[in-house]
Amino acid sequence: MAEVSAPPTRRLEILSAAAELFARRGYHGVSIGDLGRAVGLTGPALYRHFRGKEALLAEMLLDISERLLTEGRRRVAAADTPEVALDALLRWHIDFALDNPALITVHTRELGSVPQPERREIRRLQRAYAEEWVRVLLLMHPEAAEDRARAATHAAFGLLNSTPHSTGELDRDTMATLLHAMASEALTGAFRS
Amino acid sequence: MAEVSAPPTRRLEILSAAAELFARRGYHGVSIGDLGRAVGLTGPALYRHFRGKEALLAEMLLDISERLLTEGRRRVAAADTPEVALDALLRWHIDFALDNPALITVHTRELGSVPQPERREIRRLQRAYAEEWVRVLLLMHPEAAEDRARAATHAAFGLLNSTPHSTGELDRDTMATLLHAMASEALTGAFRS
DNA sequence: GTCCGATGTTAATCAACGTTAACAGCGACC
DNA sequence: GGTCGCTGTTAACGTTGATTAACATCGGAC
Repeated sequence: MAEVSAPPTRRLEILSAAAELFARRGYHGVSIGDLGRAVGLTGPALYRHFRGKEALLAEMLLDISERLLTEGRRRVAAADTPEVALDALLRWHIDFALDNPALITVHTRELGSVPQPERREIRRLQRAYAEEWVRVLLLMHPEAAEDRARAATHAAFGLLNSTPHSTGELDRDTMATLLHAMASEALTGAFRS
Repeated sequence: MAEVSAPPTRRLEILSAAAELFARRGYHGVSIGDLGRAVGLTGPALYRHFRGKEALLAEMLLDISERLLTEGRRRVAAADTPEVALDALLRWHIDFALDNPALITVHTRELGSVPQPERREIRRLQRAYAEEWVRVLLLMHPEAAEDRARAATHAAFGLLNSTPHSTGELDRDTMATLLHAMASEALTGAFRS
């Protein structure tokens, strides 16, 4: 009764396992057989859930991009000042990256493996998400050039998205606080001089 | 007379083209045929220069790791204070990343595609390079935990290595200065509180 | 109780890939 | 001027991979 539509639990299970494998070995380094085996099926069974390997990747990246953008926009809209907005964006991105290291890894690496036209759509979403950051930064530094704000944003993403490569020596809260501090300072430093 | 040994220009040409392709499409996304074509040869011609595709990748990553470590160590040894050492490391890494965006990309992504035992050796070199940074940071902040210094180092790497993804809107000098400022501030902020 | 759609399986197809074999040109050195 | 090593080529081989076909099971709707 609570479930209005069919529970596509298998799809999600596959997507989750695929994210893990793609993050570890790269899209081309993982076969359909590997993906099936990871969820206790044979390779061809995946075609009951996805149109093909590329479609699976496309759906995964599309979902990530949409989640990042939607919640990012929501938080910016809810903020009263650019400073608060930036803080909210930082917390959102850090939470997402710490909760979904595999997704972040795939998201930053495998765009090139997605076929058109999904590729274009994903790029659009990624850019829109980045532009939220740029917009906030420009509100905080009205005299700054857009170019600089964009470059600073990408550098901050690089810093935040490095989490998966830090072999979890710090506990989650400490790591979140550290990343927040470092990215904050970096983004401030980007507009001094 | 100036050339003591044979000039292996073809090898370097291939390695350079391979770096570009691996960075763009990933190791598994590039075929031997692609690599040959990129330097005006057929696929099998590559076997005159490398034992195979994996050996080519291994040599590439090994070379990068060695260059980073050697010059990093040199600069740290030449510095009188940790502050000067950190500045020197930052400049070195930024120069390397801006001059060799493809190499940096492959270096951070494709370790997993290198077979043992080269993989272990590359990891060792990468770790040793990171430890140079950690050592300098701990000299600057003797009270800090090693874990934190290591995590901060990896985050800084993420920031610096993001260059290839910033679609070169800023000119090189501006970008170098921006990255230096952001990474400096980030690494300082990592040890406040 | 039957039918059917959803979800699996195994077997088959076809292309692509890494690698090796067999052969050719060519320039250096005796 | 002949030989040889270096660096190419094309053809062939064996494997793997994505995808499709043909067939099985099973649970719920009528």
